[in-house]
Amino acid sequence: MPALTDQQQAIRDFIETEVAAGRPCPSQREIAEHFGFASKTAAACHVRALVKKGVLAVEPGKARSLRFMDGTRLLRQGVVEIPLFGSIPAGFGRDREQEADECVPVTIESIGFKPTRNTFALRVVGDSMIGKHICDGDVVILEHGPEPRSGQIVAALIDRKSTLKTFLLKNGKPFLKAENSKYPELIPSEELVIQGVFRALIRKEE
Amino acid sequence: MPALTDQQQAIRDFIETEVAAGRPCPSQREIAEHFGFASKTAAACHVRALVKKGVLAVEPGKARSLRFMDGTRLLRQGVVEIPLFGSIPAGFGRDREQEADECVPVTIESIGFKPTRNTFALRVVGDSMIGKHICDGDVVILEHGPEPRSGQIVAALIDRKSTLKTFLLKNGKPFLKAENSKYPELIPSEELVIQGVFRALIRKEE
DNA sequence: TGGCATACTGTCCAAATGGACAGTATATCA
DNA sequence: TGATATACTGTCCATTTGGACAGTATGCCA
Repeated sequence: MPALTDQQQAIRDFIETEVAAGRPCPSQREIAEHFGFASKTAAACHVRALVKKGVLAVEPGKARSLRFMDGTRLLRQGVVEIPLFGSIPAGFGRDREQEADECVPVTIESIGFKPTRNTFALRVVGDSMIGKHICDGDVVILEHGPEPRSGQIVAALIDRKSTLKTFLLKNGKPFLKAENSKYPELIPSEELVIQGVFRALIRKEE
Repeated sequence: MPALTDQQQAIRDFIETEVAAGRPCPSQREIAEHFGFASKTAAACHVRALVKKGVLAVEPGKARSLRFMDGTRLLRQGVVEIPLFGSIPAGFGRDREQEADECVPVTIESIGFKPTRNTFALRVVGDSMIGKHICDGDVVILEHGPEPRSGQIVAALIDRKSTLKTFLLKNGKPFLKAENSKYPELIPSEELVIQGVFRALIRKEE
């Protein structure tokens, strides 16, 4: 990657500062105005050079669509906070916002999907899900709402405690296969509240 | 602050997701298109309602200038890019930068420690580490360099393939306990190259 | 000497964009 | 019953914006 000239660096820094300050990405004319250019083409030319050098990316025709390609800067984007529960409360519903004691910030790319309002995280307590290779202390990320497919892992509410189970369709009827020996192998899913479908897992050592 | 309607919440979430994913703030027409509105005024109307309710701020006349008043959502920090290898190359050393085909962006908080230059990620292939509840397709994050403590999981190079093993101190001598039945239970660690110490794991469903 | 990148000014234009207005329809609330 | 908020369709328009083109000038390198 070729080195940037002083002017290109200055323009790069200006864009970064604006974005970091929470303001919208500057337009070509705003850049020109900030640097005192009489022509916005000067700004456009520098931006083009930055794109050519792999510093910026742009979506052609879209206003204010500059993005940084630079590793760390680019990755500042794409972080989403997912509410984390120690255990899913019994009255799980719309008002769970208040019950989230903390949040897990994750990058969209690392978990492989875009979290929605229905996405939540659960801290695993105990080894009851060890059959699914999910250990004590793991953080699982689940999505509330979608109908699980057969074979998927779901979080279900049993005895006011949420446990991970495998969702199965047997003869067209939905069952939950327990991963914990304390419970029967197959449970008709109608008796249980399915909290969410397993999407991702994060394990920290120590 | 008045409560948001479902539709307003959906539009708020859409804007948040787009911005969080690093894409430019959607225009009114892009919002309308995403929700299938025939008229962009519908989107504009909802945005106006969100501004009125204090959720969003807008700079009049500026394209893609929506901002969240919320604050917490805009906190993007602590993202680090970790080089990801399909398999650790034999000549693992300083020059591994070039060999990283891709990177995993993670937040420091989600993996529980601050990655250094010696931190790397490894995509698990096969079930050879299932004994450690690490599955095919998982991404493990390791740190190169530090002397492992007894009982910690390490990545070791065997037959030009890296495998996870448990590091043990037996009578003061270091051994690696295999988690793969194809290898002897205990291997003197001097014979092997320890690539790194297990730090964290990320699993994606599907 | 020519070619090339940088660093601008100045102009024109089509597309993108936000804003305003005119309607329609359905709720809720007083 | 009327006022208000929601939830749209549809249209017109001024402004914003990016893109392309024509020039000028400087410095660097081969």
